[in-house]
Amino acid sequence: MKLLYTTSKLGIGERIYQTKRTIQEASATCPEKINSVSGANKKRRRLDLELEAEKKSESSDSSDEEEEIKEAIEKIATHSYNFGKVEECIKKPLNSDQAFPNMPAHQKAAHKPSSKPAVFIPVDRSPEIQEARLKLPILAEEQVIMEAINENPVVIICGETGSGKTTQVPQFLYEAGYASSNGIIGITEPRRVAAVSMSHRVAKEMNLSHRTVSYQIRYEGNVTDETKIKFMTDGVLLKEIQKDFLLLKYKVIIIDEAHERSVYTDILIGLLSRIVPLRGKKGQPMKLIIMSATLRVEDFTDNKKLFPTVPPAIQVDARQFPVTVHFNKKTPVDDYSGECFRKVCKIHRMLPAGGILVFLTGQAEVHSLCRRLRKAFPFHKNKTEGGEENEESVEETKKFKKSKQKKTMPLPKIDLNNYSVLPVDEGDEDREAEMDDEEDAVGSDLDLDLGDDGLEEGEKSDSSLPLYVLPLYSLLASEKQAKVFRPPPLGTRLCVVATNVAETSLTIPNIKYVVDCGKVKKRFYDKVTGVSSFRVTWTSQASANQRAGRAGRTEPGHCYRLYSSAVFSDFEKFSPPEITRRPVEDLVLQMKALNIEKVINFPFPTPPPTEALAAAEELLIALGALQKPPKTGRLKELQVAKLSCPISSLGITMASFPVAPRYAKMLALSKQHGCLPYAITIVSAMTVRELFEEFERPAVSEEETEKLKGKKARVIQMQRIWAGQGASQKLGDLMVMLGAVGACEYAGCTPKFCEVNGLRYKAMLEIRRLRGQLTTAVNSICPDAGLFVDPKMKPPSETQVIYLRQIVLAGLGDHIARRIQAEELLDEKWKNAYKTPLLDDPVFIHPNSALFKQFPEFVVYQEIIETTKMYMKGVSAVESEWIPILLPPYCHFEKPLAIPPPFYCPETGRIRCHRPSVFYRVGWQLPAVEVDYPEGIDRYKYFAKFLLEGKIIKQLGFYKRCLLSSPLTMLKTWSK
DNA sequence: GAGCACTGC
Repeated sequence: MKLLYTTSKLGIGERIYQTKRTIQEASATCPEKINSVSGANKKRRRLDLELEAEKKSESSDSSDEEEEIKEAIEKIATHSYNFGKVEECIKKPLNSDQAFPNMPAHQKAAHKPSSKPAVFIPVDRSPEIQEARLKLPILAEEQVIMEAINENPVVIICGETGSGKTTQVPQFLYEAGYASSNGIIGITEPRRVAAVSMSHRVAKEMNLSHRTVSYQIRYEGNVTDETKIKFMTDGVLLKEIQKDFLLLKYKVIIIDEAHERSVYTDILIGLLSRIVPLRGKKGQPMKLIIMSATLRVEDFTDNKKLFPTVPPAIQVDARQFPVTVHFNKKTPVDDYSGECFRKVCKIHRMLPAGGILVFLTGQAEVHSLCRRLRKAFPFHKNKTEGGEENEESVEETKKFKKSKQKKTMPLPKIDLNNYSVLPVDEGDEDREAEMDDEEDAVGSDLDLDLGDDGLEEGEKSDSSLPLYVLPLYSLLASEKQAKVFRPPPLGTRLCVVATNVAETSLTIPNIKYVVDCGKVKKRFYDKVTGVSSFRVTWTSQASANQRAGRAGRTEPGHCYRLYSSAVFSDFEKFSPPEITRRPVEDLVLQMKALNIEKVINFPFPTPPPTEALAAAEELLIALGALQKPPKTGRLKELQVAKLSCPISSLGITMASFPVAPRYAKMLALSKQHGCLPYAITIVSAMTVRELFEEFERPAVSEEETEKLKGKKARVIQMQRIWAGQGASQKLGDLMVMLGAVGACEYAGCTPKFCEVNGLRYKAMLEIRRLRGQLTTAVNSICPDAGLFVDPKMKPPSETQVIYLRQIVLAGLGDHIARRIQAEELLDEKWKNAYKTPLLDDPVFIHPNSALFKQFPEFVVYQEIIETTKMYMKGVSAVESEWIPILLPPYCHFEKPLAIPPPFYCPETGRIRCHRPSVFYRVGWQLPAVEVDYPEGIDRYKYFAKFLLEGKIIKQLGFYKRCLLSSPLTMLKTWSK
């Protein structure tokens, strides 16, 4: 056994070894082996101590400069940093009138005496590119933008999608010499695809090679020494800050899509708000440019804690076509899916050519709507015309005809560009809606009676209009997703039924009509218990406008909102930033690794709830990633200390693994008995979502229903095989994951293998890449591990499975559950249920789990998701005697037992004893286990007794018989 | 005995 991190105080890892010993002793297997292991263990521990000594001497050498930086970082944490002269040169926000029309921005920059670049870097663009560029509104703003950047350390650029800011601003900076000498331009994107595609596009526009305009994302990149413009994902830059806090290689950082408020973007903005003045102070100034959609800049400009001096914001127009927004007069109470169906039918029948994009909330809805639409407007590859209408679509036609008889109304004219968050009033809708009777209301959206010919044509070809219907959601296989980007078959209209992926991540070409149900499915977390659930709620105004904008990418379009304008005006303006809605233990650990101890004082654009910060700190302390706060002192001081614990050496190791802290802990404990390759695989599989294909969805045809049934049966059979035999089964769902990945890699990880065995190919590729990344990370911390990703990895031995189960328990200690005992079963709802420390309600093993119906007494789980019940997923069985040894922070230990009696351990030089314990909050009685004798007078009494008995120094034993009274006297209560 | 949106290191 050896920990990956070096420390003289062996932590829980050592306990794993001891656990193993107690377990093996209990099962009386192979005592010699244990001894040999413990010998190796001691040798390694010595090595650890040496390493630690080396480390210390290294760190004492650190230069003054590093000290200064460290101090600065600490000041960030305490928020006492004095900005000094940097602020004094910040000017008031600029407006376009202040621009100097006849002087190029780079020349103006040259007039400045400060460190601003004085060079103009020529770029050789092709005539076509030059022409296309000139059409972009942002080009007219170059001078204003560059002026603002030259004059201010922080600038905000606002512009909607289509303004060209992502591709053009880096080029402005390059031409103005910001990447000329010793520094580069960095641009962060919230998505990998965006980072890659933007780098390609900018390289092409500038006629430069990928060696100069490059990208870096999690698993790959083409950055070279010559790189001048670097696109990357936000997480990549955050990791770089860990290595070089001041980001000295960058002259400019651009944060793109800041309005999306991804967690990493938020943290980057907080950090950069402090790094920029530090760089100024150091005489190596850096510029920060935040690019955001127009409506959400207040979070950055009105936040004095973030930017004490308001940074200038420059507005850039977008080249977007007008989108006419139509509200429903009445909002369907429940059946928004059906309402979508009716609306698409009408658009398809009545309106001129142009793709339709429908927004729904989830996979199942998407598939069921696809199925209905395909039935209503069948499209067969080889049939040119005709095709019989089924009953459903006849029904729809009737409804449609009925609605047609109503009077026509003029279309509201709304230009999305000038479209405020509040809708233009369409008249007295509510009164009208009330006047409609129920039946009429269904088809009362007269907005569709537009245009003359559109209407006529719709009528004529009513019976046979092929519609090319495609589903789109994130978990869909790539090749199926790719279909939406290709032109639809001749004579058909494209209709994409999508989830929120189509709102930001994927842009579908040639969409003219958007149908927006107004809903989103979101994940909710309970701040205290961490239980998550998925709920469908109304979306935000900003997101509804984003959806509408998807109709105006190539020509003027229409957006049909299936809710009234009154409902819309009740939407929240923006969805709350992600950082306020999810657990933050990973972020807190990252920040602690940057020596930001008082995370609560960090200048977040929007801070997470205090409860979430406290829960994160508590978990990290329990995992041993943070140093324990003192137990004595004044209550108030204790509370403060509890929220500002410094990182531990284990925590530093954990922070270097790019996975959740619970999983990072597992990796840090796995260097024993060849467990690392397995732990890496399990952690990778747990990190990647949805390994298995979902077969429960409604099928498109009868044929498909049969196919799905067959597949499902096959997958269940495979999962049973992957769950392993005998003792391996106790690793539960994690064993299934390990088996699935192992089998898939063994077969070469082909799409075919995945398809046949119900595995998601995309997930398997991601796991493969994550395994590679984690293997590299472990090797770099622990070079003697010599790990590699083995595609022919053998299944773990039964002993290894036991270690893996213990490792998993150590990482998921707060996710433990115990089966309800027969005598506790007071209520029927607790039948087959489990109890957890934080929840009052029963939880259950998910029916898809490998341990369903096995009911181990103690389990750990990956997560609890509440649906009809609270279900534990990713379940693994644990043994009760491991709990006190692996999770002491959660156990209250009782007095040492008299039998078996305490004893002296010559290997550690400590007094050992057996102590029973109870699990915190729930008071589960846990078996007595061997631990160090607790601190106090009794420990010294025992030491004295063993000393006199000659247990500690053998030679003293010789004098035992000469003693006036027995060494046992030392234990008497009256003994002093 | 089920039913999970989206994304980054």
